[in-house]
Amino acid sequence: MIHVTLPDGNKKAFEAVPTGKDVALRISEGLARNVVAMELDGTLVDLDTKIETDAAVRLITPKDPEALDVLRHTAAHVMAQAILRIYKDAKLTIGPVVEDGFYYDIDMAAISEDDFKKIEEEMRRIVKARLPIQRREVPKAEAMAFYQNEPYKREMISELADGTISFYEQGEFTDLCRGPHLPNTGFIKAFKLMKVSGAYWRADQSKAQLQRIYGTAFFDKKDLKDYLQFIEEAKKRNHRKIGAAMGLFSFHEEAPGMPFFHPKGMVLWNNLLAYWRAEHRRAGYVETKTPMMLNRSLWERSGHWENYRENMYTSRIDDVDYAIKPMNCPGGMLLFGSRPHSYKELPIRAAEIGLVHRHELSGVLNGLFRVRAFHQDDAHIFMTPEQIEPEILGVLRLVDRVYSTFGLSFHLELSTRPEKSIGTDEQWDVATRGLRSALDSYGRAYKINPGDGAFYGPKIDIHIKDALGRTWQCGTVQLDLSLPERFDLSYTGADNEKHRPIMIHRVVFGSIERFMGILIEHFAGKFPLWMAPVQVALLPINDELTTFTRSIQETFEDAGLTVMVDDRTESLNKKIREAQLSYVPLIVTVGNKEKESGTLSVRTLDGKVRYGIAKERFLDVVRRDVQSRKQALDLFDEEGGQD
RNA sequence: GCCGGCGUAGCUCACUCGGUAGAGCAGCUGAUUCGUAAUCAGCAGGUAGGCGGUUCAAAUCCGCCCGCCGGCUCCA
Repeated sequence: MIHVTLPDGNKKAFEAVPTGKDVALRISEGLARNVVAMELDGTLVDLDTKIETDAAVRLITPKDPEALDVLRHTAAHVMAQAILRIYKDAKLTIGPVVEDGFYYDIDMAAISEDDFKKIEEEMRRIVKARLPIQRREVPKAEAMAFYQNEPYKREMISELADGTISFYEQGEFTDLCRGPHLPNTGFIKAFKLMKVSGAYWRADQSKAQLQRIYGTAFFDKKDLKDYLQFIEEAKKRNHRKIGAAMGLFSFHEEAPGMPFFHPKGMVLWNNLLAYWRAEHRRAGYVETKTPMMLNRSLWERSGHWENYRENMYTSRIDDVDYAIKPMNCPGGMLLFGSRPHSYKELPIRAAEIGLVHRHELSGVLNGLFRVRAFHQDDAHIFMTPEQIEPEILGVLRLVDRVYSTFGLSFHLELSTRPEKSIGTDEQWDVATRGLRSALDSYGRAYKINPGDGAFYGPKIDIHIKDALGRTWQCGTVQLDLSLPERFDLSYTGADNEKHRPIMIHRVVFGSIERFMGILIEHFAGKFPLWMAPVQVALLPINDELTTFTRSIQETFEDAGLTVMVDDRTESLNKKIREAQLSYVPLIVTVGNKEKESGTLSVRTLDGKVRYGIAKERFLDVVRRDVQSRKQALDLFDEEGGQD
């Protein structure tokens, strides 16, 4: 008798050894048709796995999050099977599931996306045949014998322990695989090959170049459609396109990876930084600035000359080596060390908007997301060990306030001591405990990445989520056990002895360039009023109204607004269209009616128009919206008359 | 850096087999003076990313270089 316990606590008894399918059948036929895998005592396994002893079983249906991974793993096999049918001498390597789908690395002649159609057709045939999928466990010797002409698979098997080797079969296709898989290929209702790229066997450039073919798969055609739509939406929001269209920034061959900010981009930039400065002032920061170029002895002291040199722009001047800073910290250390400090001054929170240069590999550059020259909204906080917790907490609260202002949600990850690291156990213990208790008193859930810290200290990474649900790592809080040591920093304690300060590096935006790119995509160019590069477009209806419109412009600018007047001799419709396409949040048309009545007609980006707003009231509402940094305009919520 | 794709006017794109480039928008000029998403006409604009090669002839074919895009972290 086998007893199976279901997640709801229900028990089912079986006389003969059951499989997951049998368990499902006992519950309902509908479930049995749908179920794709099961969790057996906490381990995800195939549905037809025999349940030999009493066990806890959870049946996995397409609704469960794990199901998608199983599906995609099988889809990777289906793709490999199709490719082997078409390209006879292709050699399979590995084919894992990834975040949005799966890929398979295959040793074969280079293919392009044009070849996807025929591969997909073959895949469709395999899916339609509903080939049953069978697991088989074999001894190592047998596995090796099976793969006589498959060097990659042989290499993988040689690294596996005997007795753990399993194969999966569907039709004529067999693959070394841990599983689990779907019961048959027919469950794959929707799939698509996405892209192909080169990848090296074992990510090693000296080894064979493989074709990495990416695909995605879903249980439902609608899910695939939604996913493809999401990709389209993300493409539309591409910050490079929007940035060029709005005249925010550009890139030039003469300085690859180094953005040029145009006047409107600078307005946006300055708006962001004005806000940043206000928040930092409020949080007790002071602002500093250190030089962009420092000589070799500094970088030798910090360790960068030895460890980071290939990423630094260097130059020899008057027989001395200099490097453009790739990080702000060493300069910050000199600044702190420039005079003696008392414990009474601590904590010192020294912020610096630092322009750093890093020579990143040409192939990794990516718009504003990955550049070679960028500004960090850096700060170094020097403190006593007791101050770790409250200071970290302060940073977390600051981060929270800033991100919330942009409507970005976020989650936190704590990374602890890696194997290769400096410092004593005690130092790491104090540091890690400080971060942890700050996180605990902050009260939000966080994830722990054991061993993922920097070699010089533990850290908290902040991952934000944008309007499309994509996540980005921007902010980070890192404890540094190394630099205060290397720069021999100290403060005098109450005991009149010298003490080594604890130091944290932290950024909120991370890279201002990158953060701006994220905001452009997050808002799809439609920035909240307080940030917008142009807040108000004034559109005179005809040339006679230009002077009057200019006077309104003056009033608005005196009120602190960024205003653009479109006094070209063009049709009103055209001016509206263009203002709308460049995402100006408030479009104000100026005609004789307005001139006579002293009111305004305002159009917002959603196409709503409101007539007859008194100028003073308009300014009041707008000023309030700017000041409160609201996401959406308040103008239409006001009483006092639509039209 | 490596692999793949791409590079034609400021932008978006076209140019069947190799026969030395064309449109819309933007710009300029003129007319139009307009009430909530493109008024009309004319003009001007390109050493086809750069260099080299093949050819009677190259945007087109080949090579090198530069830049851009996607990927190179996910490991049966």
